[in-house]
Amino acid sequence: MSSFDSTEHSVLAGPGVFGVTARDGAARCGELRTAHGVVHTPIFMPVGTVGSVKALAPDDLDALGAEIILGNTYHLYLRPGDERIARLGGLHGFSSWSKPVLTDSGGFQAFSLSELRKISENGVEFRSHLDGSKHLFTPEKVIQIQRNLNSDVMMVLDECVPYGTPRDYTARSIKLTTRWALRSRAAYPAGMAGNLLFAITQGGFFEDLRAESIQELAEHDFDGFAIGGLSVGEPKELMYSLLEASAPLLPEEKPRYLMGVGTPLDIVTGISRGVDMFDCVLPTRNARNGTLYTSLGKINIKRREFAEDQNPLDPACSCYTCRTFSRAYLRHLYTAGELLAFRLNSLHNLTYYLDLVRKARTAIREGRFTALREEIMALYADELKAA
RNA sequence: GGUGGGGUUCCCGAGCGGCCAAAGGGAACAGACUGUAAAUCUGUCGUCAGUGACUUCGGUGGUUCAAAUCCACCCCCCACCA
Repeated sequence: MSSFDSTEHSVLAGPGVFGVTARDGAARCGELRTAHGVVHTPIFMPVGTVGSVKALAPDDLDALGAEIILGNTYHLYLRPGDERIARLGGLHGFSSWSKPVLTDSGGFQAFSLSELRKISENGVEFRSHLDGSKHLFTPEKVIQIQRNLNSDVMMVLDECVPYGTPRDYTARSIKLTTRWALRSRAAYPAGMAGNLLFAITQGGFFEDLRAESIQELAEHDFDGFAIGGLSVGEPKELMYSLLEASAPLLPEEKPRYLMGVGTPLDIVTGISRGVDMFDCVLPTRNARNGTLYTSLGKINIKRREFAEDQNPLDPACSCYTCRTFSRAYLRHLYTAGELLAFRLNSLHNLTYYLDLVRKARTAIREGRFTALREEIMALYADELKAA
């Protein structure tokens, strides 16, 4: 059950926070060292926006081999408040999760809650979706919040522009995002112990702007670099072509994080371009909405065809859900609105995602990543066509 | 036995002469979901057939150009009274 081979624990590749330990084409394995432990890349990070991976407890996350999870600056700042969390032991102590945590900056919320916010040079002014109260996020403020949370990997405040944003706006936006990133770095200088700080590259849907954004940020001393603003409604082909053009431009010796992505196919594609870290709500949200990932593809457990299906959800999966319950029972739990459905489904989907990246690491070390990628591409061929 | 209120499409339930194949829920069926305002959202949901046609609103007759809606009788149900 537990998940990673011992070989992954053994090697620390040189000094610094990140080291590449194996390569297969552009794909690579690495180790990211944080205050709360080592993360083996490529890795998928379950999303726990408000300090909890929905429906799961830390024990569950341990059981499925999660190495690092996400929290969200915007949400935790609003409730219960970052200062309160600081008083209660930081996000780790507060939530009883002892492994690494990465916190998103709230830049994405400024995008997804766009009707509630106003962007200026100084930062993002927004209204709380909870009570309508007014708040200001500056790059410095967002660093301070994440330090209060005691995040292992902090993200800079960025502007994430929607699909369809015109070139001139996007061009100005990447400059702003760069200025904000530098203010963030200044507010928390490199070399300080404890928290790592990642910059976020943007550039909308213009290849040259993405290159420009990367170039501007890469010359500064961040602990890692993210590709932001992808998978926000654009065609998959466009996302893949931008990814292909952008990823190679990121510094080789630093971890690369593709934010908010994605499907199993997206992840394997990202890995093949040299991306190290991924996060996405899909496995957990889909679990709560009845869509489950299996070795045979996606299935919707709500479907009538499973009503008397006594097989395990995925015969090739060794998670608690698959070891213990039939599809018929899982369908019943879902249909009846039982809370257990959320937990069992989430447990399974995250197991699938973490198995996927673990298989990718093994394949990379063994020089057969391409075969794995082709296997996944065949499994999700319909997604490519649909795009 | 008396008085009053009801029987509507799978269920609940609106409609009370034409704009009604009939509001709205639910169930059912299918789909979506990508740095989580998501245990959410969307579609279908009488039968055929591409505009349209046909069969429905307890039953049977009737009034009317036109009835789920009005009238008569009948069959069930509920409440209260004896």
